[in-house]
Amino acid sequence: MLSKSSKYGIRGVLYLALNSNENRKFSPTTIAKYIGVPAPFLAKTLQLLTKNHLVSSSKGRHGGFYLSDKNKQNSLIAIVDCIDGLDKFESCIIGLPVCSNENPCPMHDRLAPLRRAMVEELTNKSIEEFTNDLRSGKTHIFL
Amino acid sequence: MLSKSSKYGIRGVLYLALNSNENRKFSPTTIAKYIGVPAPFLAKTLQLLTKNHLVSSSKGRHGGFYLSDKNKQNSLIAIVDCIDGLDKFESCIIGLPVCSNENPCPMHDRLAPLRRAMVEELTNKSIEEFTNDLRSGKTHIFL
DNA sequence: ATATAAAAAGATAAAAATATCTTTTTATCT
DNA sequence: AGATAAAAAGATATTTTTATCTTTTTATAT
Repeated sequence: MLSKSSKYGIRGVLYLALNSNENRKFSPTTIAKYIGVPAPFLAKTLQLLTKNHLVSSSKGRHGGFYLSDKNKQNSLIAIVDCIDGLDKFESCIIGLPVCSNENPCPMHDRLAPLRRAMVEELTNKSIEEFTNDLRSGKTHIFL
Repeated sequence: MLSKSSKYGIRGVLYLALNSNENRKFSPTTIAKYIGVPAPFLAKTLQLLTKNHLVSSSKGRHGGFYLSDKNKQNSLIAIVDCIDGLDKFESCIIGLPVCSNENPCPMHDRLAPLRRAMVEELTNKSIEEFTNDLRSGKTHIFL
């Protein structure tokens, strides 16, 4: 449904949302150890997110990845869009080049609204907001 | 969202649902031409579906692929399950090994119901039933 | 200034998905 | 029986995704 790259990316970003700030930065190795994903692959993904201003980083000694307050206001859909693109949520489920409300494929009318709803769920909540339930233990990213 | 294999498979099956029966069979080449997908790849997929009794075929002269009346009573979810498996709809959206109602990831509560609904939409309607809208022109698989 | 520790960039490798081609098997027509 | 036309099976090729490793750049502490 999502690529591994997106999955790792979201988990990494949520880890940083929970633990990092301008003066608490983390190496990909550390993050990877905590969230249980391959470190060099996560590093690549974090670099991509950094290049697109969804994650912050500083080089050199005491450098590392972190989320700025501004980064934390983004939604998770921005992460998915940056890594996978949104095509998988927006293009025809059976791959027809033409599929719209006017010219629907057989599943369009029933599935398009559900897919739109999924995108909305990832759009309407900031990364920051997702951390509330994580801090209270209602949800988790570690198990 | 679905693999190309599943997309082609569904399109091929719907084509057969519309046009084939025990004495009207089609070669992968013919089907592929109509639905606009690579013929040898479609052939592989149809062979897999045939092996799992979701599509029928006969070898030799005047052979080809077709859907029996029984095949037409299956749901599209059976096609997807056979080709891709249902994991992508059932496992954690961010790939956590543990993610359930009791131990949810941050998106679980909002996304799991939507994914379940998608599976239901593909479950509650037979392939046969999908052909009604296709015949009346309300939906299409050709554009 | 120099050493150091970190991200960034680049190169390479392995695995999976997609795509094509060739050979074998099989049913049926003549 | 032999020729034919089709699926089935197998082999190969290409592309994309996933994963790792190496080199370069850069900020900072000493």
